[in-house]
Amino acid sequence: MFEIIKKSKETRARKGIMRTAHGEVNTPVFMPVATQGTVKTVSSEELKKIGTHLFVSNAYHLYLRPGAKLINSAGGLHKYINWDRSILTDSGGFQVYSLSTLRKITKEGVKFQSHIDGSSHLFTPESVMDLQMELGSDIMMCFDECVPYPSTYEYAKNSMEMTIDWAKRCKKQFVESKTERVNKKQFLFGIVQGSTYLDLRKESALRTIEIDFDGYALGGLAVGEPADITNEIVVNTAPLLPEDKPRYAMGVGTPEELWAYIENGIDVFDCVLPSRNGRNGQALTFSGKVNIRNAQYSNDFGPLDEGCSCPVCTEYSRSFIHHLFRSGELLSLRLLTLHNLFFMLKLINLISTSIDEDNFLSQKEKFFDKYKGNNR
RNA sequence: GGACGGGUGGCGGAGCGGCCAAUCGCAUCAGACUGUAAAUCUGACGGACUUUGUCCUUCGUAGGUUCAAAUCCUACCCCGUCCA
Repeated sequence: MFEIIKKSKETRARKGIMRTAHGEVNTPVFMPVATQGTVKTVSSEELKKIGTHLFVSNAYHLYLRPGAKLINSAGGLHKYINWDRSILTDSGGFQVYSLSTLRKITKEGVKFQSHIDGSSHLFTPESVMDLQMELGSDIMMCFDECVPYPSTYEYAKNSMEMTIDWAKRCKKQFVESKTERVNKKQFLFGIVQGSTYLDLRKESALRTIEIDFDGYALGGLAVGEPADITNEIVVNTAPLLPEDKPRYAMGVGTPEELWAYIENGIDVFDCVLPSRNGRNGQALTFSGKVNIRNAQYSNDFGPLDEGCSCPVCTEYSRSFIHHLFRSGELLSLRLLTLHNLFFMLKLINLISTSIDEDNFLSQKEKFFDKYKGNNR
Protein backbone atom coordinates (compact mmCIF):
# COMPACT_ATOMS: atom_id res chain seq x y z
CA MET A 1 0.00 0.00 0.00
CA PHE A 2 2.93 2.28 0.63
CA GLU A 3 5.60 3.50 -1.72
CA ILE A 4 8.45 5.80 -0.88
CA ILE A 5 9.09 8.27 -3.64
CA LYS A 6 11.79 10.45 -2.16
CA LYS A 7 14.17 10.31 0.74
CA SER A 8 15.75 13.34 2.30
CA LYS A 9 19.49 13.48 1.87
CA GLU A 10 19.88 15.46 5.09
CA THR A 11 17.53 13.67 7.49
CA ARG A 12 15.40 10.57 7.94
CA ALA A 13 12.48 12.40 6.34
CA ARG A 14 10.82 10.82 3.36
CA LYS A 15 7.96 11.33 0.96
CA GLY A 16 5.63 8.56 0.00
CA ILE A 17 2.26 7.54 -1.33
CA MET A 18 -0.31 5.45 0.50
CA ARG A 19 -2.74 3.78 -1.87
CA THR A 20 -6.13 2.85 -0.45
CA ALA A 21 -9.43 1.78 -1.93
CA HIS A 22 -10.35 5.44 -1.96
CA GLY A 23 -7.38 6.92 -3.69
CA GLU A 24 -3.85 8.02 -3.11
CA VAL A 25 -2.60 9.86 -0.10
CA ASN A 26 0.70 11.65 -0.28
CA THR A 27 2.86 11.49 2.79
CA PRO A 28 3.83 13.12 5.00
CA VAL A 29 0.19 13.72 5.74
CA PHE A 30 -1.74 15.46 8.45
CA MET A 31 -5.17 13.99 9.15
CA PRO A 32 -7.91 16.24 10.49
CA VAL A 33 -9.91 14.53 13.22
CA ALA A 34 -13.49 13.61 12.37
CA THR A 35 -14.46 11.67 15.44
CA GLN A 36 -18.17 11.51 14.72
CA GLY A 37 -17.71 11.21 10.97
CA THR A 38 -17.32 14.94 10.62
CA VAL A 39 -14.53 17.37 11.27
CA LYS A 40 -16.47 19.55 13.64
CA THR A 41 -18.01 22.56 11.88
CA VAL A 42 -16.76 21.92 8.34
CA SER A 43 -18.27 19.96 5.47
CA SER A 44 -16.78 17.29 3.23
CA GLU A 45 -16.81 19.69 0.32
CA GLU A 46 -14.79 22.20 2.29
CA LEU A 47 -12.27 19.57 3.36
CA LYS A 48 -11.82 18.55 -0.25
CA LYS A 49 -11.53 22.12 -1.37
CA ILE A 50 -8.57 22.74 0.90
CA GLY A 51 -6.89 19.50 -0.19
CA THR A 52 -7.71 16.87 2.44
CA HIS A 53 -7.29 13.29 1.21
CA LEU A 54 -7.47 11.41 4.48
CA PHE A 55 -8.99 11.99 7.86
CA VAL A 56 -9.39 10.02 11.03
CA SER A 57 -12.70 8.95 12.44
CA ASN A 58 -13.47 6.97 15.54
CA ALA A 59 -14.90 3.47 15.76
CA TYR A 60 -15.79 3.76 19.43
CA HIS A 61 -17.89 6.87 18.99
CA LEU A 62 -19.54 5.68 15.79
CA TYR A 63 -20.35 2.37 17.44
CA LEU A 64 -22.17 4.10 20.30
CA ARG A 65 -23.90 6.47 17.96
CA PRO A 66 -25.34 6.04 15.37
CA GLY A 67 -24.17 2.40 15.44
CA ALA A 68 -22.16 0.31 13.03
CA LYS A 69 -25.14 -1.60 11.72
CA LEU A 70 -26.88 1.56 10.69
CA ILE A 71 -23.76 2.84 8.97
CA ASN A 72 -23.29 -0.50 7.28
CA SER A 73 -26.85 -0.52 6.06
CA ALA A 74 -26.33 2.97 4.68
CA GLY A 75 -23.63 1.53 2.46
CA GLY A 76 -20.63 2.01 4.72
CA LEU A 77 -19.03 4.95 6.42
CA HIS A 78 -17.81 6.67 3.25
CA LYS A 79 -21.23 6.75 1.72
CA TYR A 80 -22.97 7.54 4.96
CA ILE A 81 -20.91 10.64 5.64
CA ASN A 82 -20.45 11.62 2.01
CA TRP A 83 -16.67 11.24 1.79
CA ASP A 84 -15.19 9.36 -1.14
CA ARG A 85 -11.57 9.79 -0.15
CA SER A 86 -9.66 7.82 2.46
CA ILE A 87 -10.64 7.28 6.06
CA LEU A 88 -8.59 5.93 8.93
CA THR A 89 -10.52 4.81 11.98
CA ASP A 90 -9.13 4.83 15.45
CA SER A 91 -10.14 1.80 17.43
CA GLY A 92 -11.21 3.22 20.75
CA GLY A 93 -7.79 2.80 22.28
CA PHE A 94 -7.65 6.48 23.01
CA GLN A 95 -10.99 6.29 24.77
CA VAL A 96 -9.48 3.70 27.11
CA TYR A 97 -7.36 6.65 28.17
CA SER A 98 -9.69 9.61 27.82
CA LEU A 99 -12.72 7.89 29.30
CA SER A 100 -10.73 6.11 31.99
CA THR A 101 -13.35 6.82 34.64
CA LEU A 102 -15.96 5.00 32.56
CA ARG A 103 -14.19 1.76 31.77
CA LYS A 104 -12.63 -1.35 33.19
CA ILE A 105 -9.73 -3.13 31.51
CA THR A 106 -9.43 -6.89 31.56
CA LYS A 107 -7.31 -9.28 29.53
CA GLU A 108 -10.37 -10.00 27.44
CA GLY A 109 -10.95 -6.38 26.51
CA VAL A 110 -12.40 -3.17 27.87
CA LYS A 111 -15.81 -2.77 29.36
CA PHE A 112 -17.02 0.75 28.71
CA GLN A 113 -19.90 2.51 30.31
CA SER A 114 -21.36 4.68 27.57
CA HIS A 115 -20.83 8.37 28.26
CA ILE A 116 -24.09 8.94 26.42
CA ASP A 117 -26.56 6.78 28.29
CA GLY A 118 -24.56 4.80 30.82
CA SER A 119 -25.11 1.46 29.12
CA SER A 120 -22.38 -1.18 29.23
CA HIS A 121 -20.34 -2.28 26.21
CA LEU A 122 -17.50 -4.76 25.93
CA PHE A 123 -14.82 -3.89 23.41
CA THR A 124 -12.44 -6.69 22.51
CA PRO A 125 -9.72 -6.77 19.88
CA GLU A 126 -11.97 -9.04 17.86
CA SER A 127 -15.09 -6.91 18.18
CA VAL A 128 -13.16 -3.76 17.36
CA MET A 129 -11.83 -5.37 14.18
CA ASP A 130 -15.32 -6.45 13.18
CA LEU A 131 -16.54 -2.98 13.94
CA GLN A 132 -13.97 -1.27 11.76
CA MET A 133 -14.50 -3.75 8.97
CA GLU A 134 -18.19 -3.10 9.14
CA LEU A 135 -17.56 0.63 8.94
CA GLY A 136 -15.35 0.00 5.93
CA SER A 137 -12.56 2.37 6.83
CA ASP A 138 -9.49 2.26 4.61
CA ILE A 139 -7.04 2.02 7.44
CA MET A 140 -7.98 0.34 10.69
CA MET A 141 -6.12 0.62 13.96
CA CYS A 142 -5.47 -2.18 16.39
CA PHE A 143 -7.24 -1.99 19.71
CA ASP A 144 -4.69 -0.83 22.27
CA GLU A 145 -4.42 0.89 25.58
CA CYS A 146 -3.24 4.45 25.29
CA VAL A 147 -1.22 4.59 28.50
CA PRO A 148 -1.56 7.67 30.66
CA TYR A 149 1.36 9.84 31.72
CA PRO A 150 2.94 9.35 34.11
CA SER A 151 2.84 5.58 34.41
CA THR A 152 5.06 3.35 36.50
CA TYR A 153 7.40 1.04 34.69
CA GLU A 154 5.41 -1.91 35.89
CA TYR A 155 2.11 -0.52 34.66
CA ALA A 156 3.63 0.44 31.33
CA LYS A 157 5.18 -3.00 30.89
CA ASN A 158 2.00 -4.88 31.72
CA SER A 159 -0.04 -2.63 29.49
CA MET A 160 2.47 -3.03 26.68
CA GLU A 161 2.27 -6.82 27.00
CA MET A 162 -1.50 -6.61 26.86
CA THR A 163 -1.45 -4.36 23.81
CA ILE A 164 0.89 -6.82 22.07
CA ASP A 165 -1.48 -9.64 22.90
CA TRP A 166 -4.39 -7.61 21.61
CA ALA A 167 -2.43 -6.79 18.46
CA LYS A 168 -2.04 -10.50 17.77
CA ARG A 169 -5.73 -11.04 18.29
CA CYS A 170 -6.54 -8.09 16.04
CA LYS A 171 -4.32 -9.46 13.31
CA LYS A 172 -5.87 -12.90 13.63
CA GLN A 173 -9.39 -11.55 13.45
CA PHE A 174 -8.40 -9.32 10.54
CA VAL A 175 -6.88 -12.17 8.57
CA GLU A 176 -9.59 -14.68 9.30
CA SER A 177 -12.34 -12.28 8.37
CA LYS A 178 -10.71 -11.32 5.13
CA THR A 179 -13.22 -13.19 3.00
CA GLU A 180 -16.02 -11.05 4.36
CA ARG A 181 -14.32 -7.96 3.14
CA VAL A 182 -14.64 -9.02 -0.49
CA ASN A 183 -13.36 -6.27 -2.75
CA LYS A 184 -12.62 -4.06 0.15
CA LYS A 185 -8.99 -3.19 0.50
CA GLN A 186 -8.66 -2.41 4.16
CA PHE A 187 -5.34 -2.06 5.93
CA LEU A 188 -4.44 -2.62 9.52
CA PHE A 189 -1.87 -0.67 11.54
CA GLY A 190 -0.23 -1.87 14.73
CA ILE A 191 0.44 0.46 17.64
CA VAL A 192 3.63 0.73 19.65
CA GLN A 193 3.19 1.54 23.32
CA GLY A 194 5.57 1.46 26.29
CA SER A 195 4.95 4.88 27.81
CA THR A 196 8.13 6.89 28.40
CA TYR A 197 10.38 3.87 28.85
CA LEU A 198 12.66 3.49 25.87
CA ASP A 199 13.40 -0.17 26.45
CA LEU A 200 9.67 -0.92 26.58
CA ARG A 201 9.14 1.17 23.47
CA LYS A 202 11.83 -0.83 21.70
CA GLU A 203 10.43 -4.14 22.80
CA SER A 204 6.93 -3.06 21.85
CA ALA A 205 8.14 -1.95 18.43
CA LEU A 206 10.03 -5.15 17.68
CA ARG A 207 7.25 -7.44 18.83
CA THR A 208 4.58 -5.46 17.01
CA ILE A 209 6.64 -5.58 13.83
CA GLU A 210 6.93 -9.32 14.25
CA ILE A 211 3.15 -9.61 14.03
CA ASP A 212 3.39 -7.80 10.70
CA PHE A 213 1.09 -4.92 9.92
CA ASP A 214 0.53 -2.62 6.99
CA GLY A 215 1.82 0.30 8.98
CA TYR A 216 2.97 1.18 12.46
CA ALA A 217 1.86 3.82 14.86
CA LEU A 218 3.45 5.33 17.90
CA GLY A 219 0.69 5.58 20.46
CA GLY A 220 0.52 7.05 23.93
CA LEU A 221 2.21 10.26 22.84
CA ALA A 222 1.15 13.76 23.78
CA VAL A 223 -0.83 12.66 26.80
CA GLY A 224 0.60 15.31 29.07
CA GLU A 225 4.28 14.45 29.12
CA PRO A 226 6.84 17.21 28.53
CA ALA A 227 7.62 17.85 24.86
CA ASP A 228 11.23 16.76 25.19
CA ILE A 229 10.10 13.35 26.43
CA THR A 230 7.72 12.95 23.48
CA ASN A 231 10.61 13.87 21.27
CA GLU A 232 12.94 11.38 22.94
CA ILE A 233 10.42 8.59 22.39
CA VAL A 234 9.90 9.42 18.73
CA VAL A 235 13.57 9.95 17.96
CA ASN A 236 14.48 6.62 19.51
CA THR A 237 11.54 4.54 18.38
CA ALA A 238 10.75 5.70 14.85
CA PRO A 239 14.02 4.33 13.41
CA LEU A 240 13.10 0.87 14.69
CA LEU A 241 10.03 0.77 12.48
CA PRO A 242 10.25 -0.79 9.01
CA GLU A 243 11.49 1.60 6.39
CA ASP A 244 8.97 0.43 3.82
CA LYS A 245 5.82 0.88 5.90
CA PRO A 246 4.03 4.07 6.87
CA ARG A 247 4.79 5.39 10.33
CA TYR A 248 2.10 7.20 12.22
CA ALA A 249 2.48 9.38 15.31
CA MET A 250 -0.96 9.23 16.86
CA GLY A 251 -2.48 12.39 18.26
CA VAL A 252 0.42 14.54 17.16
CA GLY A 253 0.78 17.41 16.84
CA THR A 254 1.94 20.93 16.89
CA PRO A 255 3.79 22.61 14.01
CA GLU A 256 6.99 22.09 16.01
CA GLU A 257 6.29 18.37 16.28
CA LEU A 258 5.48 18.00 12.60
CA TRP A 259 8.90 19.30 11.63
CA ALA A 260 10.69 17.33 14.31
CA TYR A 261 9.00 14.01 13.67
CA ILE A 262 8.97 14.13 9.91
CA GLU A 263 12.68 14.76 10.28
CA ASN A 264 12.79 11.46 12.12
CA GLY A 265 10.87 9.54 9.53
CA ILE A 266 7.26 9.86 10.64
CA ASP A 267 4.77 9.93 7.75
CA VAL A 268 1.33 10.30 9.26
CA PHE A 269 -0.10 12.61 11.89
CA ASP A 270 -3.45 13.44 13.32
CA CYS A 271 -4.37 15.99 15.92
CA VAL A 272 -7.43 17.84 17.14
CA LEU A 273 -5.32 20.94 17.63
CA PRO A 274 -6.30 22.84 14.47
CA SER A 275 -9.98 22.06 14.89
CA ARG A 276 -10.39 22.27 18.63
CA ASN A 277 -8.11 25.23 19.12
CA GLY A 278 -9.83 26.90 16.24
CA ARG A 279 -13.17 26.50 17.96
CA ASN A 280 -11.55 27.96 21.04
CA GLY A 281 -10.45 31.08 19.22
CA GLN A 282 -6.92 30.26 18.19
CA ALA A 283 -5.70 30.76 14.66
CA LEU A 284 -2.50 29.12 13.50
CA THR A 285 -0.39 31.38 11.38
CA PHE A 286 3.08 31.31 9.91
CA SER A 287 3.91 34.13 12.29
CA GLY A 288 2.79 32.18 15.35
CA LYS A 289 -0.42 31.64 17.22
CA VAL A 290 -3.16 34.25 17.16
CA ASN A 291 -5.87 34.35 19.80
CA ILE A 292 -8.57 36.02 17.79
CA ARG A 293 -10.49 36.86 20.99
CA ASN A 294 -7.81 39.30 22.04
CA ALA A 295 -8.72 42.97 22.05
CA GLN A 296 -5.89 43.86 19.72
CA TYR A 297 -7.72 42.27 16.77
CA SER A 298 -10.93 44.23 17.17
CA ASN A 299 -9.88 46.71 14.51
CA ASP A 300 -7.36 44.61 12.62
CA PHE A 301 -8.69 44.43 9.09
CA GLY A 302 -5.97 42.16 7.78
CA PRO A 303 -6.40 38.41 7.18
CA LEU A 304 -5.83 35.80 9.90
CA ASP A 305 -2.50 35.01 8.30
CA GLU A 306 -0.76 37.48 6.06
CA GLY A 307 -0.27 35.96 2.62
CA CYS A 308 -2.50 32.94 3.26
CA SER A 309 -4.50 31.84 0.26
CA CYS A 310 -7.15 29.88 2.14
CA PRO A 311 -10.87 30.52 1.56
CA VAL A 312 -11.01 32.34 4.90
CA CYS A 313 -8.03 34.63 4.60
CA THR A 314 -8.95 35.71 1.11
CA GLU A 315 -12.43 36.78 2.20
CA TYR A 316 -12.56 37.68 5.88
CA SER A 317 -10.70 39.99 8.24
CA ARG A 318 -9.37 39.39 11.72
CA SER A 319 -11.64 42.13 12.96
CA PHE A 320 -14.77 40.47 11.62
CA ILE A 321 -13.82 37.02 12.88
CA HIS A 322 -13.00 38.61 16.24
CA HIS A 323 -16.45 40.15 16.27
CA LEU A 324 -18.10 36.88 15.22
CA PHE A 325 -16.24 34.94 17.87
CA ARG A 326 -17.09 37.34 20.65
CA SER A 327 -20.69 37.39 19.56
CA GLY A 328 -20.83 33.63 19.81
CA GLU A 329 -21.56 33.33 16.12
CA LEU A 330 -21.05 29.82 14.73
CA LEU A 331 -19.43 31.12 11.57
CA SER A 332 -16.33 32.10 13.53
CA LEU A 333 -15.80 28.49 14.60
CA ARG A 334 -16.05 27.31 11.02
CA LEU A 335 -13.76 29.98 9.65
CA LEU A 336 -11.09 29.35 12.29
CA THR A 337 -11.27 25.58 11.84
CA LEU A 338 -11.07 25.82 8.08
CA HIS A 339 -8.15 28.20 8.19
CA ASN A 340 -6.26 26.10 10.75
CA LEU A 341 -6.71 22.94 8.70
CA PHE A 342 -5.48 24.78 5.66
CA PHE A 343 -2.51 25.97 7.67
CA MET A 344 -1.61 22.40 8.63
CA LEU A 345 -1.91 21.20 5.04
CA LYS A 346 0.15 24.11 3.80
CA LEU A 347 2.77 23.39 6.43
CA ILE A 348 2.91 19.77 5.34
CA ASN A 349 3.26 20.90 1.74
CA LEU A 350 6.09 23.18 2.71
CA ILE A 351 7.86 20.34 4.48
CA SER A 352 7.21 17.99 1.57
CA THR A 353 8.72 20.41 -0.86
CA SER A 354 11.76 20.77 1.33
CA ILE A 355 12.23 16.99 1.23
CA ASP A 356 11.97 17.10 -2.54
CA GLU A 357 14.45 19.90 -2.79
CA ASP A 358 16.77 18.55 -0.10
CA ASN A 359 16.66 21.71 1.92
CA PHE A 360 14.67 20.40 4.87
CA LEU A 361 16.93 21.83 7.55
CA SER A 362 17.22 25.29 6.09
CA GLN A 363 13.48 25.45 5.41
CA LYS A 364 12.82 24.34 8.95
CA GLU A 365 15.04 27.07 10.31
CA LYS A 366 13.40 29.60 8.04
CA PHE A 367 9.96 28.53 9.22
CA PHE A 368 10.85 28.92 12.88
CA ASP A 369 12.54 32.25 12.37
CA LYS A 370 9.13 33.63 11.55
CA TYR A 371 6.92 31.28 13.55
CA LYS A 372 8.82 31.63 16.80
CA GLY A 373 9.52 35.25 16.18
CA ASN A 374 5.95 36.22 16.73
CA ASN A 375 4.85 33.56 19.17
CA ARG A 376 3.66 35.20 22.41
C1' G B 1 -49.15 66.17 48.16
C1' G B 2 -49.65 60.89 50.24
C1' A B 3 -48.48 55.30 50.61
C1' C B 4 -45.32 51.65 49.63
C1' G B 5 -40.77 49.63 47.27
C1' G B 6 -35.81 50.67 45.92
C1' G B 7 -30.74 53.18 45.26
C1' U B 8 -24.38 47.84 46.14
C1' G B 9 -18.12 47.33 42.23
C1' G B 10 -18.64 48.50 34.00
C1' C B 11 -23.92 46.22 33.89
C1' G B 12 -27.59 42.92 36.22
C1' G B 13 -28.17 41.26 40.94
C1' A B 14 -27.07 38.79 46.24
C1' G B 15 -25.94 40.38 51.07
C1' C B 16 -29.35 43.07 55.51
C1' G B 17 -24.58 44.45 62.62
C1' G B 18 -18.60 41.46 62.96
C1' C B 19 -16.52 35.40 59.01
C1' C B 20 -17.52 41.79 53.33
C1' A B 21 -13.24 44.64 49.18
C1' A B 22 -18.52 42.37 49.29
C1' U B 23 -21.89 35.34 46.58
C1' C B 24 -23.30 34.84 41.53
C1' G B 25 -24.16 35.94 36.27
C1' C B 26 -22.76 39.05 32.21
C1' A B 27 -19.17 42.20 30.21
C1' U B 28 -13.93 43.05 30.23
C1' C B 29 -8.43 41.39 30.24
C1' A B 30 -5.44 37.23 29.60
C1' G B 31 -4.03 31.98 29.45
C1' A B 32 -4.61 26.72 28.32
C1' C B 33 -6.05 23.15 24.70
C1' U B 34 -2.02 17.22 21.11
C1' G B 35 -5.40 9.15 18.41
C1' U B 36 -12.23 15.23 20.60
C1' A B 37 -17.63 13.23 26.67
C1' A B 38 -14.47 20.20 24.59
C1' A B 39 -18.46 26.27 20.36
C1' U B 40 -14.53 23.84 26.41
C1' C B 41 -11.67 24.91 30.66
C1' U B 42 -8.56 28.17 33.90
C1' G B 43 -6.96 32.74 36.02
C1' A B 44 -7.52 38.13 36.80
C1' C B 45 -11.26 41.61 37.44
C1' G B 46 -11.74 48.98 43.49
C1' G B 47 -6.47 50.88 44.25
C1' A B 48 -1.38 50.39 45.97
C1' C B 49 2.47 47.54 47.73
C1' U B 50 7.55 44.11 50.31
C1' U B 51 1.11 40.35 46.38
C1' U B 52 -0.62 32.60 49.88
C1' G B 53 -0.04 38.86 52.98
C1' U B 54 -0.43 44.25 54.33
C1' C B 55 -2.44 48.99 53.78
C1' C B 56 -5.82 52.66 51.57
C1' U B 57 -10.66 54.11 49.43
C1' U B 58 -15.85 51.84 48.51
C1' C B 59 -22.22 49.72 48.98
C1' G B 60 -27.07 57.40 46.73
C1' U B 61 -25.43 62.04 50.03
C1' A B 62 -24.65 64.00 54.98
C1' G B 63 -24.87 63.11 59.96
C1' G B 64 -25.65 59.65 64.11
C1' U B 65 -25.86 54.90 67.25
C1' U B 66 -22.15 50.95 68.19
C1' C B 67 -16.03 48.22 70.36
C1' A B 68 -17.71 47.22 65.08
C1' A B 69 -22.36 49.51 59.84
C1' A B 70 -23.40 47.94 52.85
C1' U B 71 -26.41 46.12 56.94
C1' C B 72 -29.58 50.06 62.61
C1' C B 73 -31.41 55.52 63.26
C1' U B 74 -32.24 60.73 61.26
C1' A B 75 -32.37 64.21 57.35
C1' C B 76 -31.85 65.09 52.39
C1' C B 77 -31.38 63.75 47.00
C1' C B 78 -32.81 60.50 43.23
C1' C B 79 -35.73 56.18 40.84
C1' G B 80 -40.18 52.90 40.37
C1' U B 81 -45.35 51.54 41.39
C1' C B 82 -49.95 52.99 43.26
C1' C B 83 -53.39 56.81 45.48
C1' A B 84 -55.01 62.02 45.25
